[in-house]
Amino acid sequence: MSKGTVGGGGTTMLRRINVAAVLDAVRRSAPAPLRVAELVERTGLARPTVAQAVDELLDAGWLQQHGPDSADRSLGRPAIRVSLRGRAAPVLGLDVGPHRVTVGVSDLAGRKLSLVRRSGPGWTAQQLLGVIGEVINEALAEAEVPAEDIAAVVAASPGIVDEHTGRVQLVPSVPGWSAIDLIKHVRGLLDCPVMLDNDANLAALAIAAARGGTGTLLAVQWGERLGAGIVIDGRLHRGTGAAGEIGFIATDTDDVINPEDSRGPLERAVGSEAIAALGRQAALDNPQSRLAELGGEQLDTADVFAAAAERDPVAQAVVQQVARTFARALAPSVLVLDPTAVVIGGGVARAGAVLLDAISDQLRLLTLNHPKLELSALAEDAVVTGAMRMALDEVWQRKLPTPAMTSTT
Amino acid sequence: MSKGTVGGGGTTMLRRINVAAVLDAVRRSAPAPLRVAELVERTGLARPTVAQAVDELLDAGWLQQHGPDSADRSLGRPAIRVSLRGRAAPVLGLDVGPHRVTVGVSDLAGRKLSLVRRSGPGWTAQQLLGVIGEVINEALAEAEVPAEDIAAVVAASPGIVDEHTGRVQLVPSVPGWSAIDLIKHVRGLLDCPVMLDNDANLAALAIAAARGGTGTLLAVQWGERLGAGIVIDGRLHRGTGAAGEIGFIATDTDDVINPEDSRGPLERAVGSEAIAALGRQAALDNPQSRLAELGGEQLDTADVFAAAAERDPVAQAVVQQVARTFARALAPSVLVLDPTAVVIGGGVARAGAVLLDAISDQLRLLTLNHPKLELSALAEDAVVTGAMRMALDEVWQRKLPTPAMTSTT
DNA sequence: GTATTTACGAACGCTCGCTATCTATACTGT
DNA sequence: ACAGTATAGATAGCGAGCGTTCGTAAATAC
Repeated sequence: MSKGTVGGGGTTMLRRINVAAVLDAVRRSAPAPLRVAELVERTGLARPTVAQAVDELLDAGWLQQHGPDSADRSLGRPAIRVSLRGRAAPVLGLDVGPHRVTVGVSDLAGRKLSLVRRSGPGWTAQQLLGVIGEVINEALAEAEVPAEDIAAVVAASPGIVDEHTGRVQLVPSVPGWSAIDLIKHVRGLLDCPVMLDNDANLAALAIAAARGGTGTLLAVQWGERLGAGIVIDGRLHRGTGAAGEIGFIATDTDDVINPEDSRGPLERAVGSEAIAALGRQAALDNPQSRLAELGGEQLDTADVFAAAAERDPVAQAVVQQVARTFARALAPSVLVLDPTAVVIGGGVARAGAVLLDAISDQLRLLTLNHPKLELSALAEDAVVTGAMRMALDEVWQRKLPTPAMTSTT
Repeated sequence: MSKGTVGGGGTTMLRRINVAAVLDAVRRSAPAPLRVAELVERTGLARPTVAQAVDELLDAGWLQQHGPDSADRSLGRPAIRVSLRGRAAPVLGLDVGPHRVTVGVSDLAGRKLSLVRRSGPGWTAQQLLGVIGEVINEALAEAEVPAEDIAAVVAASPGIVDEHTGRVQLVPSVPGWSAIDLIKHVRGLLDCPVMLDNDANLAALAIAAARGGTGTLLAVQWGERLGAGIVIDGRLHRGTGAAGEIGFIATDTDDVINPEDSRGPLERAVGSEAIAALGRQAALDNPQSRLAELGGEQLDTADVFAAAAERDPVAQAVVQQVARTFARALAPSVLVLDPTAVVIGGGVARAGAVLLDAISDQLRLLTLNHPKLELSALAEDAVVTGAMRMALDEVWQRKLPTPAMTSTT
């Protein structure tokens, strides 16, 4: 009892392993309640062992007991059933942008307990911290979760995030903004681990979780800026910290990157502003087109895709060009990563099938294995959802003691 | 004892875990022998537990006992020391090409026991199988390892390999060649698991192992063909099976891939044959250049780099163009993967610093985090070494029972 | 030659999980 | 309505493994 070194131990560690196995089995079948007999089958443990573990977990509050299933009209004594008690360790996800703060609270099973969003016309850094505090409290109240119960927090920040220090390079457009202050501030409000990650990464995590399990996912966030997250078999790929920065891919044979610029070549070529600009130019050149009618003076990105959907050839040409540029930029990465799927999210994703089909056609010409190309179903909630997901992973990784041996050095 | 389901168990599984912990500790410190006291410290287990585990491992042949260290003149009774007995489960690596067969035998600790290479001027598929058998026997004899001791075999094949079935798409240039026959043949010779993988993947694995531990590695094999392997924290990234096919990256804005072609655009642009062709053309255009002198009629890839190293401007221009094309093709993947290092191997890697510096300069213009750019130190042995490495990983993964819970679904 | 230091070896007690048995509960059939 | 049966939960005994403690062996220092 004195040493307590991690890695190997006596019988008490055995017990921990078995309790964890039981808890894991329950988690996997969530939210469906499980009978003890099923747990015995799934864990391969003996019944008394499982029973003891269940008792322990009930006492600790990780499981909750259900009455017998009234729908189950089988023979014999009705079994008591247990399921995850989500409130045992709820987590909080945070998505902070210059004009919008979103906070979500999720229970252990991944059920969303509350989601609060507040928009405002550009806060200062100081105001933003205040707003964040308010929105967190609102979300906690709505979820009926006391602040001290929160087991982990993950915050999303644009820019490149250093995974451990939480320092941010390429700070976004809030003057005086510092992610370190954010972490400190949140840690002051909630006494639990607080982590920070790139928003594109978190969105990718959410999408990967929604698609389920294994495989390689390349999740593109396409708005004014362009970023991507890579999820391989459920784990985020970070590289040295700046993985997925597709916005900086060169599009022209003479392009050169300037790290000081806040935007990269691909963003300047096919970011939402660039698409709108291309549309405006095309409308000017073709005043009689449907595109010009639709958009008028204040022609928007959405107008371009709307006109293209109505088969306006002028708009279609713009979409074609955008799709071509995007596909040519992404194709090398698709060849190298060979992902199971490429999912597009963010504002531009609202374009729908018009854009997706055009990209798909182009990508088919440039790759060997053609990954599934999809639109993100999560829309604007992707980032918060991913933040909650990562917080959940953190909690589970701490609670389920992965016994020893990890690296394959 | 009847169930035997994986995942959780009683005290016998505890023993297995602890024995594995001890074995793992010994492995990590290989080839240095360890005293029992050190094992106690490293595993956190009690001395009797460790002693028992060591006895068991000695009996099973996984460890060998050393006499007391004669150099160690410390007080007290001299400690018994144990180390990995590599011959307990030697593995075999196989690199099969149309003109060359290489076989390596390695012991458990990763020590190379033998390496036999045989070249020939194009065998038929049938002859090749015979040659493989001979070379395997030679390598086994040289390593003094009986065939039945081999615990795992990994074979390298060019082309895209389906990880599980062992079927190969994009078969290389041996008529009638089938990797399935190869597997069957080897399984007939050696009664153990036989696996197959892409040669670029295996080379990447070897290079990653040589560089040590964690991080993301992009290992390019650059010869007549171009391929790459990706290793993330010691594990190979395969995607859906065709990851790393950089040879098919488009170089021209109008390039289109034809999956039927055996070569992709980048290979046609900067493969070793293409480099030689560029050199010949440049020599024709500049008959007085050093390049033309060096190469003559049969100008070779090596001549181009040699002339460039001697600062011949004509050759330097060719190298510059090659480097530029390569860097532009690779830059998007570097941005997306953000690897710790990019290592170049294969025939073209012999070009040395001339090419490396040119690529480095170009890549610096096109990426945010600039990964280390290096030449592979393993030269032609990379693929066999990687094959042995993978076989070793297989053996260890089977022997060290990773207790339960894996996926983070 | 004795004291000291270090390591090996054996006996005891504790915890834990597995097998086997017994009790509890609800549905079914006569 | 009552016995039978099938399923689930609770309890006791057994075996295995680990950790602690003590005794013993082998080398060096004085």
